[in-house]
Amino acid sequence: MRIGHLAKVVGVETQTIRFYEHQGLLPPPDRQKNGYRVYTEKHVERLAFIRRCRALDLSLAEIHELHSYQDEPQQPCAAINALLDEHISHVRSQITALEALEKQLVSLRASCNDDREVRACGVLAGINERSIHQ
Amino acid sequence: MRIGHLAKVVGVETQTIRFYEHQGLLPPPDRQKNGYRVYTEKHVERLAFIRRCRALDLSLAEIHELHSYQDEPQQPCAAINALLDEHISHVRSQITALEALEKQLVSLRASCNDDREVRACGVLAGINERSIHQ
DNA sequence: TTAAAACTATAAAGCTACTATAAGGTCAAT
DNA sequence: ATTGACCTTATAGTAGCTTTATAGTTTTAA
Repeated sequence: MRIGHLAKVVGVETQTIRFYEHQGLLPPPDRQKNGYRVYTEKHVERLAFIRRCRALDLSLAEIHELHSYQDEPQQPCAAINALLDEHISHVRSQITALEALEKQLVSLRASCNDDREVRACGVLAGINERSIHQ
Repeated sequence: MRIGHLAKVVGVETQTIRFYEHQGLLPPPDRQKNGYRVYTEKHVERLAFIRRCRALDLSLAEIHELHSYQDEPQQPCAAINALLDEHISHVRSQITALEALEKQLVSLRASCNDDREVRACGVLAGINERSIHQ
């Protein structure tokens, strides 16, 4: 299976596949005489795993870490759970921050309608007056 | 006022100030004979405005746009409100996406405890089995 | 058969918003 | 005279790709 095929099967761009290889996330495949990469089913699975992790917003470093755990299947899996716990709390704090931000923005928006001149715009005034430090 | 002073007053690193100048966000100040930048009160205000916008997570491009509106104070401010509306909906969709993600992560985490071997880890199994496409 | 289309390769730059590093010039004080 | 604090520019690094440039290979259609 060549790179274009793999790309289609998993739903990724070919450059992304080369990028993952370069980053050490995807093992370098064998090559044809002409230099073309040849992939196996294992590559399909590995790439799909990477994409599912990315869909969970795990970083490439975290995926690296998960790979390293997978290489020692008889170890306890506490570290995997810990990684996920940490990621969940990361996502939660992002949500909290964005919700606070949304509040600020909505209140800023409420301070103006569209029927003013720029110099009287409540939004601009709001940005300039409010001390937005938390 | 030299760059270090400006940096301290607004609470920014000097490199960030030069970066904003390079990006065209902060007007190039006059220079002393030795080449040192000399800033005025207007620069303080402008930089502070930029930082307040950044605290609202507005992009540099959006801040650019706001600056361009400020340069025409007699125009209607509808465009400013529109910019903010769009930014708010952007933030909201980020929140929505993150909340969905959090749900996925929590349910994934619930599928394992710490007392297993890696090969039996519910989290890894979950990543591999669930089709995480939305 | 040949020429275009489709595929592959590498390397390097671009994206966002900075941050950090390197290598050096300027200035006041000791 | 030299230490230290300040300033200068240029360049590279961060994350996770995407885009562009340039070129070689294979397949397909005329």
